[in-house]
Amino acid sequence: MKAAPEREVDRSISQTVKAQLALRDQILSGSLRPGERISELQAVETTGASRTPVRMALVRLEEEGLLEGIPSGGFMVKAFSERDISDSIELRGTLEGLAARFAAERGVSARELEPLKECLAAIDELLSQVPISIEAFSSYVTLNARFHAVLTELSRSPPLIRQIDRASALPFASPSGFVMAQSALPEAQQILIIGQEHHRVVIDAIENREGARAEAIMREHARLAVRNLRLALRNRTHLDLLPALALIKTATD
Amino acid sequence: MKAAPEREVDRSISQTVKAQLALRDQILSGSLRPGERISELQAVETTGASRTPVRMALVRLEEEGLLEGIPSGGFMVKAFSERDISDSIELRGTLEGLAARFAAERGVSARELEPLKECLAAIDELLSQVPISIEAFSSYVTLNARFHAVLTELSRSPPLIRQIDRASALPFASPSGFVMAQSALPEAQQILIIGQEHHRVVIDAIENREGARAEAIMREHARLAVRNLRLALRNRTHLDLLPALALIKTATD
DNA sequence: TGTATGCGTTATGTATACAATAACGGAGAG
DNA sequence: CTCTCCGTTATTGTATACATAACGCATACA
Repeated sequence: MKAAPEREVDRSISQTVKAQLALRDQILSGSLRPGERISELQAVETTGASRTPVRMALVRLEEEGLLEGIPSGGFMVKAFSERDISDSIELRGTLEGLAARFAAERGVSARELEPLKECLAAIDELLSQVPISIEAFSSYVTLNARFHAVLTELSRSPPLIRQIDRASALPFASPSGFVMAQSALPEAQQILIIGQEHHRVVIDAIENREGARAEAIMREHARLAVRNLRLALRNRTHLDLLPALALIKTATD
Repeated sequence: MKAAPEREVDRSISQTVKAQLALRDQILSGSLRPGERISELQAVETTGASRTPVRMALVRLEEEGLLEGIPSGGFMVKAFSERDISDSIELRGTLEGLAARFAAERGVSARELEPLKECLAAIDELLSQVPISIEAFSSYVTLNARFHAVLTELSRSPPLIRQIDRASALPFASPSGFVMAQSALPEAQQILIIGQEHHRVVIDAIENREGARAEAIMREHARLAVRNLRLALRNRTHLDLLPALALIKTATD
C-alpha cells in the first residue's frame, strides 16, 4: 500500500464536470476578467483536475459561449457589449415564442398545463406581498425559471429545446438572469406583475390553441426584459444582483 | 537521427481539427450509423490522431449536435426524426427572420446590400436556364448558402450570428441542406424560383427598413422548405442528393 | 433450465510526459 | 536611441501510460 497519494482526487464526480463547474464559477464570479487569457496550468491548480479534463471543460465552455478560442492557441474569457446582452435576451424570447407556438399548435393536455398553472399560482402568492421580501424574490427567480423551462418542454421539439438551453447558457440571457436585472429597478415589483400577466396570457393562448398569440406574448415578454435591462444599466443601481455582470465589456472596443 | 517515426503526422493542420473533420465525414457519409456507439480506439485508427485530440473532437461534435453523450460513458451518433428535421429548418428560419428584422431596423447601407444583390443576380442568371443543369444547380447551392450567410451577417448581432451558425450545423437544417431536399422534387426549378422571389422581397424590405416584413418573408421562406422536405420524404425520389440522410431515424421510436 | 454471481476483458476517464510553437526579452547594429 | 534578430522560456498541442468502471460470458446453484 502506498504511503500517500500524490494528488487528492474527489471520486464522487467526474473530473471533467468538476473542472467545468469550477471554471464557470470563476468566470461568473469575476475572478477571471473578460478578455483575460485562461492559463491551463493555472486552471489545473485551481480546479484540482489534471490537464485532460480541464481541456475538455474549456472546450465545453467555449461551445457554451463563455469562452473564446484564441487563434494562436488557448482560450480567453469572452466579453459582451450591452447590445450583445439585449440581443441575447431578445433571441431567447424569439425562441421561446416559437416554443409557445409549437405547444399551442400541437396541442397540450390539461394535465400537462398543470405544472405551469402551479408556477403561476405560486408566483401570484409571492407577489401579493407588498413590498416583496428578499426571500420571496429568490423564490420568484426559481419559480420563473421553472415556468420558462416547463413551457419550453411543452413544445415537444428536442432541437428547439436544445437551442433554447444553449441560448440560456449565457447567464444574463437566462430567465433568472433577466429577472435579476429587473430587480435592480425600484419599480421591480410592478415589472414582475406585468411579467406575470404575460405568463397568464401565454397559458390561455396555449389552452385555446392560438399559436400566433402565444408566440407574440412571449416575444413581448422578452422585449419587456430588454427595456428594463437598459433602464437598470442606465441607473446602475443594485447591479450587484445581476449575475455575470463581470462579463460586460466596460472598456471601449 | 531516428530511422523511422512510429506514426505519420500531418503537421499542416491541427490534429484536433483533422479528427473533427474526419469524424464528421464518417457520420455524414453514413459510415457510422445513427444510434451507433463510437469507439475511441476505432476513431483513433481511422483518423490518424491520438486519443486526446480525438476526444476533443468528440466533445465538439457533441456540442455541434451530431453526437450524443452516453451516460455510462462515450458517445453515439445522434438520430433524428422527420419532425426533428422540419423543426430544425423552421428554427433556422425563425432565427434568420430575426436577423433580417435586425438588419432592416438597424439600417444597412446600399454598399452592404451589394453582395446580396450580386447573389440575387447570379442566381437569376442560373435559373433562366430551362431545364437547369447539374452544374448550375451546384452553383445555386453555393450562391444560396452565401446569400443566407451574408444576410445573417447584416444583423450585426454576434450572438444571433453565432446561434444561426449553430442551428445550421445540422446538415439538413443548413441552407444548402434544404436546397438539396428541394432538388429531390420534379418541380425543383419552380420551387427555386419561388425561393428567389423571397430573396428579392427580403432585400426590398431591408432597403425600406420594414423589419416586420423582412422577418415574415424569411419565416415563410423556411416554411416553404419544410413543406418541400415533407413532400420529398414522401416521394423518396432522388433522396441520395440530401446530405446526411443517414442521420434520419428509420426505425420506430 | 433459468438466474445470479464472479471473474476477465475491453473501453473510457485521468494523469503525465514529451514536442512544438509562440511570446518575450536581451543584445547588437544601424 | 531604436529597431531587428536571435535565443530562451513558458504554454499549448499531442501522445501515451495507467486506473477504473462497465460489459459479457461462463459457471454454479436453485
